[in-house]
Amino acid sequence: MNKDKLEIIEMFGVHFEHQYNIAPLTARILGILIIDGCKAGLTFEELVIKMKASKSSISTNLNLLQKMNLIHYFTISGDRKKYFKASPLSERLKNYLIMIDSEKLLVEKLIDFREKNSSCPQENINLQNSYAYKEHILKVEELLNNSINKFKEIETQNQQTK
Amino acid sequence: MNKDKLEIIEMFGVHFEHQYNIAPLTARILGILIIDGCKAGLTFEELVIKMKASKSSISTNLNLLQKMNLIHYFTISGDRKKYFKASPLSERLKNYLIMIDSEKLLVEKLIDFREKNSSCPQENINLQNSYAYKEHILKVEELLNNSINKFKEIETQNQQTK
DNA sequence: CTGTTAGTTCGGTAAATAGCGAACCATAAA
DNA sequence: TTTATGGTTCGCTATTTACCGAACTAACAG
Repeated sequence: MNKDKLEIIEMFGVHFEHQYNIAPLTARILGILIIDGCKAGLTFEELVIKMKASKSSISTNLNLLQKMNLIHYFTISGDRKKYFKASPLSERLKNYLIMIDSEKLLVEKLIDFREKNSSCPQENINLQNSYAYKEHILKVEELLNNSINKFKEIETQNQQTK
Repeated sequence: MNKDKLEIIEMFGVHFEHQYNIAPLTARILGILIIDGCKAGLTFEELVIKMKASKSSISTNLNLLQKMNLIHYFTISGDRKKYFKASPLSERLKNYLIMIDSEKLLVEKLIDFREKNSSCPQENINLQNSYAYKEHILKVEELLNNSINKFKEIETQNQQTK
């Protein structure tokens, strides 16, 4: 692998570790699948070699990434190998929606709590803030949904021109 | 502490652990400061008792949260204690901006890489996707900035009516 | 100058986690 | 029926990390 690619995989790795709370190797696998796996997909064996990791680690991590819908594989008839690719952007972005949803739930709980227990004016200010925050979250959610739909369009378009 | 409050702190905790990659105790401290610390702020001592944690853990974690600009403290003259509060929403939201920035940098690197190495049409499709993704990020960034400014307004307004 | 309050720092330990190797399973080929 | 290929599972180890206790500092109080 050339230097540029290694550097970018490392950057992706660090980023994904934090973004998704995944282990270093998991993040690097995702990274290489985004960069390298885009054309033909990478096989299990290729990943073992490129990542310099054990079969067991590759296996476990590929399964984890699949569960998170960050990657997927396809097969070629007459070939037992699995070819792994990063999931399309539209799919990967859905993970943000999950986070946003959890955040929305949280603010709602908080609003509920503050409405019940608001005794002093200071707490009332916090309630105002929470309302404003919920509005913000809803906007982010909308933006995300729009982007996801847009990406889906681009993806199906590209499917057709293949 | 009543049951409702404990439950909500726990929910905040779980959420913040993932959101910011912080330890359980760190996340719970942030949680209680958002819920309980809004009026007068909580002292070091109160946190030691409420969290049932050691002085050392509280100290380290408070310092960490301060470095992340998630909390801050104020003092009262003639009183040596520090009163801790969660930072205002506008400040806390800036952490998302940092993440977005790191993501923007990443996509730019990726675009750069793809532009240099685009050999097959498949890779060109990925380049298209990357452009679209960058646009999405810019939109999120804009939305975040708008919200932050809006929260700042609300906050200064509330400061005045105090 | 001694004691107290408020908080920090440092070294250690228990628990969590990442990644490995070896044994294993399933399918296909010889 | 044996051998090869592609991948999984399980138990282990090395590393990381979270949190603690004890000793310490800084500032004030008596």
